[in-house]
Amino acid sequence: MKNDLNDKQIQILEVAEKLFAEKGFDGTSIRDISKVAKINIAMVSYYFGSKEKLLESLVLFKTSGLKEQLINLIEENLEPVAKINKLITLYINRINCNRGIYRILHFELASKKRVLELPSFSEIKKSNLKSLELIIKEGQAKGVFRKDVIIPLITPTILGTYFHFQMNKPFFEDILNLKTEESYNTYIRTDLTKHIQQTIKALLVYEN
Amino acid sequence: MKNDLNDKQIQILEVAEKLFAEKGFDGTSIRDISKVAKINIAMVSYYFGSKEKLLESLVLFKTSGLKEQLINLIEENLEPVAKINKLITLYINRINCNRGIYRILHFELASKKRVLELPSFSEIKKSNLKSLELIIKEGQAKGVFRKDVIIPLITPTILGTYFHFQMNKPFFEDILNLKTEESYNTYIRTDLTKHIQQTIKALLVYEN
Amino acid sequence: MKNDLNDKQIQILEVAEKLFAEKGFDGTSIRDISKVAKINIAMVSYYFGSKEKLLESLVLFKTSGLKEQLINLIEENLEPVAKINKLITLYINRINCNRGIYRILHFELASKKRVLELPSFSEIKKSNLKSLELIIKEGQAKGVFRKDVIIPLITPTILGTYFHFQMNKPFFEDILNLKTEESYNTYIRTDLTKHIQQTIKALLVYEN
Amino acid sequence: MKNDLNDKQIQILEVAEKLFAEKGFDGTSIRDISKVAKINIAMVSYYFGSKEKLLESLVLFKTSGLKEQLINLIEENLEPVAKINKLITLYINRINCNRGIYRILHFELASKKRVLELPSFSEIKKSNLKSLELIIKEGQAKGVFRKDVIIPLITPTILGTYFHFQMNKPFFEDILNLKTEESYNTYIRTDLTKHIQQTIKALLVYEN
DNA sequence: AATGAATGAGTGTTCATTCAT
DNA sequence: CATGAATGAACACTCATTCAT
Repeated sequence: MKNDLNDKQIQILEVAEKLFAEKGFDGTSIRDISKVAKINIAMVSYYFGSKEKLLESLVLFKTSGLKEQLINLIEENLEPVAKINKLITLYINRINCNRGIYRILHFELASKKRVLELPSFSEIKKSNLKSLELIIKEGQAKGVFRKDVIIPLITPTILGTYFHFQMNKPFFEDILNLKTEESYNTYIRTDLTKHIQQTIKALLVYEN
Repeated sequence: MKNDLNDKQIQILEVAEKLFAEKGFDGTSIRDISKVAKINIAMVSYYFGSKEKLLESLVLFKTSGLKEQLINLIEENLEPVAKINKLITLYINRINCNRGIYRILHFELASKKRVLELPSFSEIKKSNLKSLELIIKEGQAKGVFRKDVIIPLITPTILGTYFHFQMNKPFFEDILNLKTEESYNTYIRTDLTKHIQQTIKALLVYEN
Repeated sequence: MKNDLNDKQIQILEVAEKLFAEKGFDGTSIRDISKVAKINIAMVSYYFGSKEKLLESLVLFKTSGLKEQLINLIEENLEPVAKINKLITLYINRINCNRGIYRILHFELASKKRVLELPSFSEIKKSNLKSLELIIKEGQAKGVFRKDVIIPLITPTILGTYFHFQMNKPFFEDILNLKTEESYNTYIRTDLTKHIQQTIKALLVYEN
Repeated sequence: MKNDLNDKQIQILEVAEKLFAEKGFDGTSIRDISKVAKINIAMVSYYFGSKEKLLESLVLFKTSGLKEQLINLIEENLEPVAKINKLITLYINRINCNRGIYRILHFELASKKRVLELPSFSEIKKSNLKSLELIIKEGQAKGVFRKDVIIPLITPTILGTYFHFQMNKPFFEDILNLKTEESYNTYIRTDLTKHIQQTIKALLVYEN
């Protein structure tokens, strides 16, 4: 699959992301996609080869660029806590903007059944972990962060908190009285992000 | 749906849980279930009405009992931190034992598409939140916990961390060198649980 | 696939034989079959598993019984030439009655592409060849038949002549002025059969 | 359809012949052809109008020239049996070299479904039959051949024997222990041809 | 003259569900 | 009460062909 996608391909990918996010991969038929995208059913197979290949293209299309952002962040001259906070903001923002694909990425692709030809996907995760490690070790070197933290478990806490919130959207809309889509998104960008930052800071800084 | 299920119904539910967890709700056909459970295809519709109703029954069947455990915990005479730690252990254990159903509960059911007739499900969550609130407020009253924490966001951090770890099982097996199913589960019960406890404690206790 | 087929299954097989014979295997869709047989499209897959398996069932269904007829023939007390003539008559009759399936058997199945799970099919051929061999060797022992004939090439001459005639039906209807279906079939039973008998007799008896 | 085909058209025809012979007409898609011939999918429709018209062109392309060979043969000064033998050799060689197209010609085109615009095809057959008739009548006039033979049934015996052998290639490779492609083809050129010649000679010469 | 893009119709198959027994 | 038989709808995908360029 070439990287340069035409308008219709991008349109299909956008629709696919939306529907996959809403109804899951298996729950979305290419008929659904073609109907919403107002294209011929055959187009999906024609452009992407198959439904699975469409998913692969979608993942590649949406996940490019994060690595560069992380590398830029690492090289910034910031205090450790500020850097971690910025990393969290970056993560949440990025994922929240592409929530569809990230939902698929973390739940559809994680299942045993799906064996996508995405060796790169695991690489992305490892690369992200590496970036996080660099930042934390920098903070540890500066004496700001505790040294006995298990770094690979930081990401689950950051992303897990976000995803759990997102997956239980109706519940939290109810509980937190977030009546509009806007107020819900604002809550994520402000309060939820702050909560995660606070949590991670506490975990990294607080001595038991 | 009656609460008293016969052996065959339970057998179906067990198989359904396993397969739903492995392949998702849409990815599992009732043929798959009937084949593994060695029962007639029509049995599922016969006993549960439909595939969706089967899922509902499964959820109800597997989620009963948690509330009682929580109430018992609240009434125990423990230090706030110990109580929270015990709550986390209880959560993780319980969910880890029923990971199949919880995976469905949190990801399948969360989608817009699925509109299960499960008002009780939201009730369960609210009740759980109430229990957590009681414990935390008790700790705040005792001057142990900070007062500016957003309680509804604690659960996402606890459960989200766990789920994110679980959903990326192959990745963490690789990263943490957990080669056997046993070592993986042990890691959850020890290190991951400890990480979550540490995180929540830090969040609740550490003053910014 | 069980040998005891119900009425609808037999009906499907009859229709399938007709259509496969007319339009070939690939040229016939299961929709065609279901339409002509006035059954639901899903029935074919339901009863036979797949289109290919339907073909297998068809072959097995239609080719049973020939072996017994051959064995009976061998044991009859007839002059060698009479026995060969009877064998030819039996072959032609049998194949002419099941021309549909035999056409498929000899042309569809012969292609490289089709790899049916029909080890039995090759066995049938070998068994038939064995029977022919017995009859010819009997004639050779009685000093009636030449001894330098290549027995495996007899069947191609018998069946090949019939099939070539049958495959070029429109041509021979034109050439031989066979205007009705009946006169065409009569020609096969009389003149064509006699031609083949005469040919084989000449081949087996005439000394170069 | 013009008779003067360019290189690309010939290339397409060659590939089409190969694939049609291997997988049948319906079993071969123009995608297959375009892929193997390394040309654009649209080329087939562009050059030949349609898949069916491609088949027509293929037939015309490959069957030209036989008539001339036959006329030359008739005018040769040979003994009747030698002439028939040479005719058989010529037939077998020619068909064996173009087995792909002849297979299609005799089996695909013979079906009711296919209504090719090939009046010429029937003409070719009639012309060939005429040539055969001339040779046989010459032999009868010389008192070498029997007079009660049905001439139109000679061709089915010659070609039918060959085709039946060819269509059951795997069976005869097994039975006759012909392990290589070369030994198989040699067998056709020598033993099978001799068998057919012997058969026809016996039929034409032997008095009942 | 040649082709990449696109399409509607059709492919075999599987789906969850119903129903007569 | 339980189930084998049956079904219409939907599934992902491939087909031969068309058409603007």
